[in-house]
Amino acid sequence: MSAPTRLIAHLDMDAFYASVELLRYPQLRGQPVVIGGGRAHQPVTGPDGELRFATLRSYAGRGVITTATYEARAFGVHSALSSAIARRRCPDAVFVHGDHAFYSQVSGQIMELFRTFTPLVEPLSLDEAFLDVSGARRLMGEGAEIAARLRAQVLDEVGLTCSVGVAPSKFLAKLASEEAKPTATPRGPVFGTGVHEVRPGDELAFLHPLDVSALWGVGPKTLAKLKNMGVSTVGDLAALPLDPLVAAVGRAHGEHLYALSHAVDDRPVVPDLAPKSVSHEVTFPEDLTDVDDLHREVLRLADSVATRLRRAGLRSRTISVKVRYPDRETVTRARTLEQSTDRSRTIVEVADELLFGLPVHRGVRLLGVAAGNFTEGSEQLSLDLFGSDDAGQGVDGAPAADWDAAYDAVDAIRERFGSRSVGPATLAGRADRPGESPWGPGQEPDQADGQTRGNHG
DNA sequence: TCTGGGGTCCTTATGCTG
DNA sequence: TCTGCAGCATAAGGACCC
Ligand SMILES: Nc1ccn([C@H]2C[C@H](O)[C@@H](COP(=O)(O)OP(=O)(O)OP(=O)(O)O)O2)c(=O)n1
Ligand SMILES: [Mg+2]
Repeated sequence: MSAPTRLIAHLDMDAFYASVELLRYPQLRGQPVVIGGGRAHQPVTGPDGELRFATLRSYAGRGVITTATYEARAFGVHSALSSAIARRRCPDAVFVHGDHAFYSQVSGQIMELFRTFTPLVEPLSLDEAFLDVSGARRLMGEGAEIAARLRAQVLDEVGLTCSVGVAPSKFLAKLASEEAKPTATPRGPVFGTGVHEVRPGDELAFLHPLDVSALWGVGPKTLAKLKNMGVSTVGDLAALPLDPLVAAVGRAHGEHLYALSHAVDDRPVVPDLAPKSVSHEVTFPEDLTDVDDLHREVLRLADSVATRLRRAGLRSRTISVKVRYPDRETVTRARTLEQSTDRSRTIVEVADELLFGLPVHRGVRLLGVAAGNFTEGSEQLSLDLFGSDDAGQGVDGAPAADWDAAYDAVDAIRERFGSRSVGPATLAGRADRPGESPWGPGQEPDQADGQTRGNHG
C-alpha cells in the first residue's frame, strides 16, 4: 500500500522586506525601493514635516541589496546585487536600511496565522513556510481553494501579498509558488496568479520543461557541471543515469538531484526545528589592521553571540571565528570546549585566542564569531534583571578594564540568581561611538542596527 | 568603491579508540 | 606485536539558500 498523496503548500511573501517597509511608508508605493545593509538609515523628518528618504545615489558603503520592489527589479536590481552596481542601475531608487527585528515580528504574525490552518508549519526563513495541509482537505476543500484562503487571509490580516504553491511534495510546492509570482517589466509590475497548483499526475509535465537552475541546490557551480554534461532542463537531468550524476556532483547531492528530477521527494514537513548555530559577523567599512580594534570587535561579536545563546536558552560547545582577509581569502578556526557554555567571558576569551592565532597583520575585511554544537535539554529561565534589551550591542568604546569588571560582575550575578539574560553591556553602560557611516557627508539618521536573529522554529 | 549577514548541509582529512 | 579497519568526533572548507 502506498501512502495517500500529501497536500503540501509553500507560501512565499512577495518582495518581503520591501513590502514590510511599504506598510509603514505607504507613500513609497509604486516607486523603486531597495533594502540594503550598511548602517541604520531610516528617513529623516525635514523642516516641512515631510519624511525625506535617502536614494541609492547617495549610498557609498560596502554592501548588497537584500531585496527590491518589483518596480526596482525592472532596472535589473535584485537580492545579493552589490549596492555599487545597483546604484548605477537605478540611482533614484529609495534606499531603506533593513530592520530585521521588525521583519521578524511581522513574520511571527504570519507564521501564527498559518498555524491556525494546521500545526504542521515549517518556516524556512522569515518570509517562507511549508504547510502540510493534507488533513485540511475535507474541511476546507481542494488544494487551490485552501491556498486562496490562506492568501486572502494574509492580505486581510497583515496587509501583504504572497504567492502560494500547492503540490504533492515540498519541492514541487516551492517551484509552484515561484510560478505564481508577480513579474517585473519596464512598464511596471505585473500581477502573478498568486496561486499555482500541481496536481497528482501532472508532476513531470510541470517539472521537466523548467531550467535545472530552478531546482533547490543547483547554484552556479553545479549548474556549470550540469551544462558540461549537456543538461539544461530538468527533463535533461531526468534522462541522465544516476552514476555519472553522482560522479559529477558528489554522492548526496547527486542522489538528491536524481530523485528530484523524477519528482520523488518524500521529505516531511517538520515543525519546531531546533537551531544548530548562532553567529554574528561584520564586514568593516574599511579593512582593519589595528590590533586594539580587532580585540574590541571580536569582543563585541562574541558577547552578542553569547547574549543570544542565553536568551534562546542554548549552551554551545564549539566556538569558531571567521576571518576574511583583504584579498577575500576566508578562513575559519574552531575550538570545542570540554563543557558547553553560554558565558560571555568564556566565549569572548576563546574567540579572541582563535583570532590572534591568525596572521591578522594581513588586514581583516570581515570578522565573525559563531557558536554551535549545542547541548541537549534544560530550557533556561530567562530572568531579565536589568531590562537588558540591548545587551550584546553597544560594546563599542568601553575600555577593556571596564569590560573585565563587567564580566566578573555578570558572572557573579549569574551564579547567584541563575539569570540567563544579563550581559556585560547592561552593567558597563554604553559609550556610543559615532561609527563610520556609508553615507556621504551630512546627517547619519537614526541608528537601530537591523541586525541578527534567524527565526527558525 | 564591486561582491552582506544569517543560516543549513556536505565533503575531506585526521586523530583516537577498540 | 603489528597492522588494518570500523566508527566516531573534530576541523576546515565550500556550495547553497533567503
Ligand atoms: N540573498 C538574499 C535573499 C533574500 N534575502 C531576504 C530579503 C527578502 O525580502 C527575504 C525573502 O527572500 P525571497 O527570496 O523570498 O525574496 P523576496 O521575498 O524579497 O521576493 P520574492 O519572493 O517576491 O521574489 O529574504 C536576503 O537577505 N538576501
Ligand atoms: Mg519572498
